[in-house]
Parts: sequence; C-alpha cells; structure tokens
Amino acid sequence: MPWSPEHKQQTRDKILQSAAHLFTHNGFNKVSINQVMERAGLTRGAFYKHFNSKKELYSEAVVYGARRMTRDRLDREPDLDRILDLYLSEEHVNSVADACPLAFLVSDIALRDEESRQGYQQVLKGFIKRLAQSTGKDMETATIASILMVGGVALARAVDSPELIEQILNTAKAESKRQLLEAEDVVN
Amino acid sequence: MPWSPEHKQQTRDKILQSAAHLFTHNGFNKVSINQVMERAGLTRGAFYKHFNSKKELYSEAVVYGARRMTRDRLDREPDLDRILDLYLSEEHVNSVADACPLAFLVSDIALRDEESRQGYQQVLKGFIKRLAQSTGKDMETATIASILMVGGVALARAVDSPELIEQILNTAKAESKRQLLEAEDVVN
DNA sequence: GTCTATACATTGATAGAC
DNA sequence: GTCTATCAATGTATAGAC
Repeated sequence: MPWSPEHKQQTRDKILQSAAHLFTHNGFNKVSINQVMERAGLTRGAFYKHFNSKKELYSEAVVYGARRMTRDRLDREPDLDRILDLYLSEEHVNSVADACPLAFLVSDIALRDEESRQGYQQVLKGFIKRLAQSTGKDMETATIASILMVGGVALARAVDSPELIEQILNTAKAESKRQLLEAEDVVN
Repeated sequence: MPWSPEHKQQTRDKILQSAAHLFTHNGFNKVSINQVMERAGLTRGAFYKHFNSKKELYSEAVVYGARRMTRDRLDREPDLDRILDLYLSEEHVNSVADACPLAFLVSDIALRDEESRQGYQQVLKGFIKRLAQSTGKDMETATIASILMVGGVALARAVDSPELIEQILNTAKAESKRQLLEAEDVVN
C-alpha cells in the first residue's frame, strides 16, 4: 500500500489523464465518471476525494490534455512543416491515441460552464501566439492558420466520405502552410 | 379538431422546427424530447407517432435546419459580401434566433450515428459547391472559405472574451472575402 | 393523434465500512 | 483513500384511455 506523500497526486494525475482522453474523444455527456475511474484503475466512489464534480474534472482535463499535446508534440518538433502534416492528418482525425481538444471539442466547449470555456480560451490564445512567434508572422496570419487547423480537423471529423476528409485536410494543410511558411508577398 | 389530411404533416414540421432550433443551440444530449414537444405545443407521448427515436429526429432536424438557413438567408441575399458579414457576425454567434448547424454542431455531429453524419456531409458539400458556383472560384478556394466560415463561427462560440471573438470573426471575414471576392492574383 | 401514466436504464453524487 | 451500497434525478420509450 504505497501511501507515500505523492500518492494522491499520482492518482489525481491518472484520473486527469484518463478523463482527458475520454472527454476529448467523446465529449462531456457521453463520458461517465464510472468510465473515467475504471480507465484509471479505480472505482466510482473514490472520485470525489479528488474532484468536486464532473464539471470541474472536465474543465481541468481539457487544459491538461491540451498542454500535454503541446508539450509532447509541438515542443519537441522544431519543424513547423512537419507539425502541420501531423496535425492535419487522418491519423489525428481518426486517432485512438491522444488528440487535440481544441479541435475535437470546439462545439462541445460552447455548451459548458464558464470555467471550462476560459480554460479552452487560454489554451487557444497560447496556440495562436505560439504560431506567430515561431514563424515571425503577425497575429492575423497566425489566427487564420489556427482557424484553418482547428476548423479543418473539426470539419474532417464531422464527415464520413474519405474523399471529402482528404479534400478538407489537404486544403487546410496547403493554405495554412502558405500562410505561415511562405515569404511575404511584396504586393500585400 | 382540424384533422385535415395535411394536419399530421404540419405537426411533423412543427416538431422538426422546434428540434432544429433546440439541437442547433444545445447539441444532442442537452435537449430532451420533452423540451422539443413542449416547444411544438405538444406532449411527450405524441412524439413516437412521428419519429422512431431521438436519433432519427436529430438526424432529420440537422438537415432541416441547415436547408432552412440556406433558403432563408443565402437564396434571398444576392450579395455575397453581405452574406459573409452576416455569417461571421456576433449576432450569428450569440444568436437566439436560428443559426447554422454546420458551425454550431461541428463537433457534436462527430459523436452521432452514421445517418446524422451523412446528412451533415451532404449539407456541407452543398455549402462548398454553392460558394464555388456563386463566385466562379475553384473548389479549393471554396473549401478554404468554408473552413474559415464554419471554423470561425465554431471557434468564436467556444470562447468568452469579446476581444478574442472579434479577432476571430474579423480575421475569418477578411480572409474569406479575400479568397472569394478578390480577383485572381497573376502571380499565383 | 394526442393525452396521462409508467416501466426501465443510466448516472451524478453521497454515506459509511475498512 | 478506496471500497460497496444506495439515493435521487433525469430521460427514453411504451401502454392504454379517449
């Protein structure tokens, strides 16, 4: 029975990790606390020693999942061209692994409470700013690219036809690369 | 008691209209059949004489709402510049009136059954094709503009800060207008 | 075709033993 | 801190009177 001082923190992290995965892929309503705890290797009853409500868990899990995604993907991949390939890929859209909550939950968040939306908002702001800084482009260009990336993945996830999915992803990929990676046009 | 032959059809339409509004603004799970029927001026029990399940209602309501939106807005407004102003406006994002299911439900649809996703997909295809035809641009340009429009409204709905909402909407508006309305660049 | 009443399942949250 | 047991609420779907 390892009741070491950091045991609770580790358990909390396992719950958050489980919740981030389940919520990102299934939204708020289709995930039960039971599922989250089972995936974390625990039972329902223990949940409320770590969080006050399902809403609170969701709010924290969205930020947790987004930050994890950022750290594991963006931070260790210096090549932005490759990041765009990965983000706007069928593997990401159909991912069984971790995915980007910004895209997967974009219209799930709109239905949640203020805490959840503000967490999402902070992550989105960081996402846009990071794109701007790493490319040297202005905030407007980074915003365009962000809408294309997040909107592209969200839209691709909403349809079935492989051709349409490919059309959406390839178009968003090409245009966001054009916006972010090509040299400034003298005409503009 | 007007049990005229078209009475059932009228009732069905009232249910669909109520459902389209409620589902578009609140997603599948936060809407109950009770709510839908109340808004249509009926009670729960009558529902199953018109539809077989909540899923079936949702599937039809999404298409119904999208087509209504298209007919009432796009068809009677010849000025595309003005259409973009209306679509990418705070009024649309915060609408209490009818809104575009393509944007409001983009990540709600991904969680539903195949029938719902295919309905959504047909509407989206029509949306892109219409943009291409009415501007004379190619499908790729129309796809970019669609992602910016749908993604822009969806993202704006996910955040709280008025400044960020404005930034997202204005950027998406300017870029989609540039894509759709400006003359071809000779350089490209 | 619409109503009221109800069966039945799910699930968020709490209580109490260990 | 984790477990089992349970409460209370919600909501889909069905049954049967009118």
